[in-house]
Amino acid sequence: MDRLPSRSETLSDDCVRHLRGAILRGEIGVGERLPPERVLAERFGVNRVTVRAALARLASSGLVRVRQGQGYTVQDYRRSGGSDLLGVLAQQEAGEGRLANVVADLLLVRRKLARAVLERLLEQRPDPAGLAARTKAFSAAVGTGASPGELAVLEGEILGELLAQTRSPVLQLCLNPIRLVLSELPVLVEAMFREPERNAHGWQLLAAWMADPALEGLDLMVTLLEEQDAETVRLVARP
Amino acid sequence: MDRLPSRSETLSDDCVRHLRGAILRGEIGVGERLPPERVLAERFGVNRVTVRAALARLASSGLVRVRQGQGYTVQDYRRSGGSDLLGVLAQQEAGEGRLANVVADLLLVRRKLARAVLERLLEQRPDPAGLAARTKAFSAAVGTGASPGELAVLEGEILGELLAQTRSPVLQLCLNPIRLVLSELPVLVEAMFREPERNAHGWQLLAAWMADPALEGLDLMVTLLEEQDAETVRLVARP
DNA sequence: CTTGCAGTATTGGTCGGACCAATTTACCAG
DNA sequence: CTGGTAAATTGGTCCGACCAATACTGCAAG
Repeated sequence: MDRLPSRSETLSDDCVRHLRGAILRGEIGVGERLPPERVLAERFGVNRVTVRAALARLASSGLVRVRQGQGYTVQDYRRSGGSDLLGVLAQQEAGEGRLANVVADLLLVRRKLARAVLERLLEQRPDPAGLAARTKAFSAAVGTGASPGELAVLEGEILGELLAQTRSPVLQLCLNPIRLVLSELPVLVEAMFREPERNAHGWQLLAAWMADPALEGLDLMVTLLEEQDAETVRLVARP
Repeated sequence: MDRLPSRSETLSDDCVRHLRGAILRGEIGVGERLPPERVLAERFGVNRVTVRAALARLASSGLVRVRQGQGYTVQDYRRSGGSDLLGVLAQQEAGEGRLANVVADLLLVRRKLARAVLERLLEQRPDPAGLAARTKAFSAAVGTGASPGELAVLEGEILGELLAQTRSPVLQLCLNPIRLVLSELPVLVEAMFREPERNAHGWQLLAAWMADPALEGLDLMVTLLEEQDAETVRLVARP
């Protein structure tokens, strides 16, 4: 909890990173209090409003709780934190060699919710056109040897289209943080598109299913996803 | 987008509520820009620092994006929003008579992830003691005719214990926002504990399963959850 | 008429100091 | 030891100013 080294976009970004790191590493401990704003400001060499902006962000993500006259107390992020902490959590665990565990769980959640999405689409007769166009774009990109990063973007659009068709803001909001953190881990993106033809095949299967949705195909696709995810986890664990 | 009426905890809370409402109601439109900080501050009758704090919170929940010299642009929260928006979304939809849809989806997500939690526990031989104590407390409370609110707290502790035993921060972070918003909707809490003996029975079943985990019982409990959730949704839809 | 580039205006980011309000702590009278 | 009041602590807000990144304007060159 000393001065700021990093120097990124804005000063309060640095403060956020610094404080968040200290909390996630357990340097402050759940239930303990942060130093007062004025002390932090002096220690970081920034103005009080700057450190206040940082603290406000920590509070809104559930890492600390603030009350006037009482200061900032560290919360147990595993109990009170929102899923926008998934990103920093992954970063944290990655630094301690436990990235594979986090990735496995992230993919698990995605799979479970993906099944919910498909079941929802099954109920309401989706429009296959929008999806077909995007899966074709994906296959084309695979054909021209696009980079994992580019493929991730295209796959993101496919998922976005699926989610939009469910017309369920709840499912969208729940999956957004997952999608975001998955796309932000370069190691993982690399692993997910090691054999891009396989991904393309999966999406074509899905597009075909969307044209004529039935319950059986659904199970098939989910198990396909499971195998793919398992392979990804293996790659992340032993690159 | 006029002056502030509500007057809650802090001034910037009011600003957040006001701006967030305007955005969620679509009064500003995705891609459009918010008025500059200085204008908002004057219009709300508060200092620029105060409105800045509010805007920072909107930005951190993915409702707006900010760049220096360029102002604040409204984002599509269904694409970029985190699950900490579930609360305000539910509030919003409730006002328009679509609460039942949101509740149904929230329960759906919870069920899907609950299954993941149970499967995880199945793998790693959980400790049934901690859970048994809490389920007993729940049953006792039911016996003494506790209020739905109190039962919700106890049930929250049971879920918390289950989640803690998975040792998966990812699952915890994903379920936290769901749990939070579910417990914050009084109508829903009321509906969930209309027949508390039923809930108590479900938890006893779970406690028994934890003592000797097996794959079959898992399916039984999930279908039980499904029935219970369906009944809850019915009650919320037609109180 | 279009294009390229300075200069200016706009807008968010930070600063310093000041005061208010809620809470905690210290201290003194009983 | 108890109770309550005064002081210190700490977050919330305000004011006015300046810095830095971006957008806009208008002139000059092609």
